[in-house]
Amino acid sequence: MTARPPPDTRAGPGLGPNDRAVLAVLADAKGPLGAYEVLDQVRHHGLKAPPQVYRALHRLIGLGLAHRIESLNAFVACAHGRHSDAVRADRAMFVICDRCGAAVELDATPAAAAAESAATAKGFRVGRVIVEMKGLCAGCTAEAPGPG
Amino acid sequence: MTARPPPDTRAGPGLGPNDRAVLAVLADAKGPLGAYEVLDQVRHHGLKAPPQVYRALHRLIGLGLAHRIESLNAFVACAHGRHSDAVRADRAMFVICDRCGAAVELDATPAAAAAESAATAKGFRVGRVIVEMKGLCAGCTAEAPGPG
DNA sequence: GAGCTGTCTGTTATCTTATAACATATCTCT
DNA sequence: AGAGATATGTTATAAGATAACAGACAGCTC
Ligand SMILES: [Zn+2]
Ligand SMILES: [Zn+2]
Ligand SMILES: [Zn+2]
Ligand SMILES: [Zn+2]
Repeated sequence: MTARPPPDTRAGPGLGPNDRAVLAVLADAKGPLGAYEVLDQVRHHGLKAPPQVYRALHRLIGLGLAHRIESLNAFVACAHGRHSDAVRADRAMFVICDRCGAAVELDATPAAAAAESAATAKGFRVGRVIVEMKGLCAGCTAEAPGPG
Repeated sequence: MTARPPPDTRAGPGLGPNDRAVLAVLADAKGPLGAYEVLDQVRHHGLKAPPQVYRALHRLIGLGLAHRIESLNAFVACAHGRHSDAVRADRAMFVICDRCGAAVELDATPAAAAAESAATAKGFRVGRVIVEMKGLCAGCTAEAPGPG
């Protein structure tokens, strides 16, 4: 236990090489990636097996550097670089385009507050709030058929 | 193999026997069930393979009789029996107890409206809105350690 | 009745997603 | 060096979901 004197040879804050390889892949990606897609992209870094990727993903998520999109079973780098206490990781929400697959991270605080108030009225103590929307992004809305 | 339940006892509108067997299992369950847990419960109805269960689940969800909980990869019967245009199935939200597994269905309309307004401000056209909360139910909050 | 069509169903095989379990390496402090 | 913690590598398997094809059945046309 004690403290965590950070080894100064590390570029990231307590991130191991696997973590940084996975984060780099997510940050480069144009959209959410499945864990096995990440794995394909980090093979040239020496990673070979799913647990290595999942462990890195879990750490990154815990640090507020990446997010899991539940409705896609996929992962993205945080759009803000990282989350802090001020910008809570568990108050991020995503809008996902069904057509091009783009995922945009937005602040869920107002929606989460509304959801949380309904939940606390039922006696629940709320931890993580998941808000995800499926639809069409601006670009795809212009190209796709629609009402009107 | 040979025993076929006679279809004249149909209660549901356009539901096949598989659909009703799956729905009955979900309705009886005390919490969300994975598709393979459902399968175990409907084997005595003659269902044997995953596609039969998944097909029934997809139909039930399409009819507003059941919901998928994305963060659990699990399914529940709709708490209202069914959804209509007035009570939209894509505006249901769930609160899930991390300790006892209970899932409570609530109306997501206020939260969804807040989320949707943030999305439309970015040019998105929103379809389905997913809101799920993880935390502790009233009963488990009383038993679990907490701040204060 | 024969033939077509569409829906629902049964069955096999396979694919995708995720973790358990165990072994090995590294680092830190004593 | 030795003990304890953290990070990694590796194998195997669990859990979730679908593709693809085959058979059954109702409704319709001729
Ligand atoms: Zn973020
Ligand atoms: Zn798009
Ligand atoms: Zn419902
Ligand atoms: Zn509980």
